[in-house]
Amino acid sequence: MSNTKRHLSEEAFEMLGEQFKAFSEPMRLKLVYALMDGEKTVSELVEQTGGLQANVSKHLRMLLEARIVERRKQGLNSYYNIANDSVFDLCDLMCNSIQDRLEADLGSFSAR
Amino acid sequence: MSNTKRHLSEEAFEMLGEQFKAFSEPMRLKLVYALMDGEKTVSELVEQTGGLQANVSKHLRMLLEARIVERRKQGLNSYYNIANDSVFDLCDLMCNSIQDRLEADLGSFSAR
DNA sequence: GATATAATCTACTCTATAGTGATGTAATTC
DNA sequence: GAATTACATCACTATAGAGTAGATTATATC
Repeated sequence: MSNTKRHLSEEAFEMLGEQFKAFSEPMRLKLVYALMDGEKTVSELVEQTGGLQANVSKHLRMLLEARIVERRKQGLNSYYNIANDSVFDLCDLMCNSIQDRLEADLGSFSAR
Repeated sequence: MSNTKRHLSEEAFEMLGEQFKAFSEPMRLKLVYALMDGEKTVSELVEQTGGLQANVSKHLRMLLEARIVERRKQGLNSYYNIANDSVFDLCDLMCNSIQDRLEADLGSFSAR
């Protein structure tokens, strides 16, 4: 990766913040992770996340507005899917970062 | 990147969410970006972000607790710095994602 | 057309946190 | 040791959003 520092405007910082915020709730992360297997209906997501249907629907709406997921309606059902592959990289990067830190913390307690 | 789906516990989703949340405020992002040049004092950060000292201090504390930045105290000053290089990759990835989307949106309006 | 089902929307409560001005604290200078 | 400087914290207000229950809309089935 380049890692050159960008010049960001006020609006850019706000867009960035909103995008990060979309990933900041456990329920929304659960939904994103559930969708990593592929397209699913709201009912399936309700079942897999263990959330209430209204709540799941609300979070899906937020994810849709943040364009993290996309929606396809067919008959009675709404099918949701990950909108962009960068979501995979993003979650992977963040998970690795946390994991590295936890491992480093653990290392402080055991002789190396 | 691997992109294999992880199995995450409830606690893992909460940790992930908290980490993302730390990046979800424009002021905190401004601070992170200001620190990309290297270590800075609170006064410098106040000046460069245009925020009030109390607010900057509060956000720095949140970033410190989220372990996104680290602090070094010397004399009257507190010097803050980026704690982990993955921050660079993370911000870069998110910026690119947003930029790609904006370019795609723009493309919808101009013939290709 | 009546009924059932899937999803969304609305209204509400509750909690978290952003921003702000005043105050507190610790190191430094005189 | 009094004043100054740099930063942190407190007290307060305003706002955002998470969760929930119930109403509403749209589609399908009889």
